[in-house]
Amino acid sequence: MIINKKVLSRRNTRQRAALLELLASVTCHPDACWLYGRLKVDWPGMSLGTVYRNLAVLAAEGQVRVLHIGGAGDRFDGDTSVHYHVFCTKCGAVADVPPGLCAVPDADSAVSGCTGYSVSGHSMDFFGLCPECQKGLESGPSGS
Amino acid sequence: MIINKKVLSRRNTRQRAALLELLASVTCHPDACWLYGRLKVDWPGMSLGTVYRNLAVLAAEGQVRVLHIGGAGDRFDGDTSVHYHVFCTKCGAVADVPPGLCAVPDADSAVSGCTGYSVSGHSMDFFGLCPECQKGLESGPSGS
DNA sequence: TTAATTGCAAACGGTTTGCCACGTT
DNA sequence: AACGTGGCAAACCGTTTGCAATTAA
Repeated sequence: MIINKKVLSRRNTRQRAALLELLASVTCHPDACWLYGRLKVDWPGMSLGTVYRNLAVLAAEGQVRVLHIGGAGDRFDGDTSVHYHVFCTKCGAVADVPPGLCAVPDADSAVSGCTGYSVSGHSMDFFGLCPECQKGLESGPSGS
Repeated sequence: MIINKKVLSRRNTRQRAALLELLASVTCHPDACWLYGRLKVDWPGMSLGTVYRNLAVLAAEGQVRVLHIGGAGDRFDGDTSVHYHVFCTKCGAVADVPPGLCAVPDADSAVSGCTGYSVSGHSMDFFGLCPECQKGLESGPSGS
C-alpha cells in the first residue's frame, strides 16, 4: 500500500462510502481481498483496483489505518484512534490491544531527540498465538 | 519473507556465511536486493534466490531480524538484540532507537493477559523524517 | 554417499496502473 | 462541461519455488 498524500479535490462516490462503512462496521482488520469480496456482494461491478485506490485515498486522509504485517498482504483498520495490535503468527488473526495499556508517554519526542528524526508517530505490534491457535497447536501453517 | 521454522539439519555454506557476515558489518538495515548486489561483487555466481533462502533460514534461527516496513520490500537487521526502529517515510531510511529508550516493561505479559493471546514478543516502529529529508522538504517521493 | 544447498528461471501473489467510459460536481 | 473516479486487464515487483547440478558433512 503506497500512500500518495496529494488529494486535490474529492468526490463522494458510492463505492468509497460503501468501503468506509464496511471498514467501520468490522473489527477483524481485513485485507483488501476480503473487503473486495464483501463489497462485491452488494456491488457486483466492484473491482479490486477500486478497493485499493480508495483504501489509499482513505489512508492518506487518515480515515483508515494500514497495518503492515509481513508475509502477507496489508491489513486495514477503520478505527483510527491510537491503539496497538496483536498478531497471531500462526493464522494471521489481528486483535486490538485495549487503549491505555502499554502507553508510552513522550516516546515520540524522546526518539526524536536522540535520533535526529522528526518523529510523527509510532506503532507497536505484539505477536504470538491467538486463543484459537493455542488450542490446536498440532496443526496450522507453522507446523507442529 | 515467509519464515519456515523447520530446520532439520544445517550446512555452513560459504554463501550463508558471507551473507551473515555482511549483515553484521552493516548498520543500514538493507533489503534483499541490496544484499544481493553487495554479495555478487565477491560471489559472481550468487543468486537472489539464495539470498532470500538464507535470509529465511537465518531469520528462523534468530540470527537476523526482519523489519516489515510496508510500501516496499522487507528490511533485514543483523543486530538481534532488543531494540526499536525509526523509519523515514520519505526516503525509506531506517535507524536504530538506542536501547533503553522507550522500554516498556511487562508489556508482553500485560497484552497477553488482556487479549488472550500468548504473546512472545513485540516490535515498536517510529516514523517520521530523517535528518536528510528534513533539510530538503521540497523534493522527494512524498512531494511538497 | 547423501541430502542440504545452490543457481537459474519461471511462477506467484499482492498491488499498481493505463485506458477509456462514467458519474459527481 | 470538466475532471475525479470506476471497471477492467495488463503490468509490476518483491518473493517463492521446481529442478538439476553442487557441495558440505
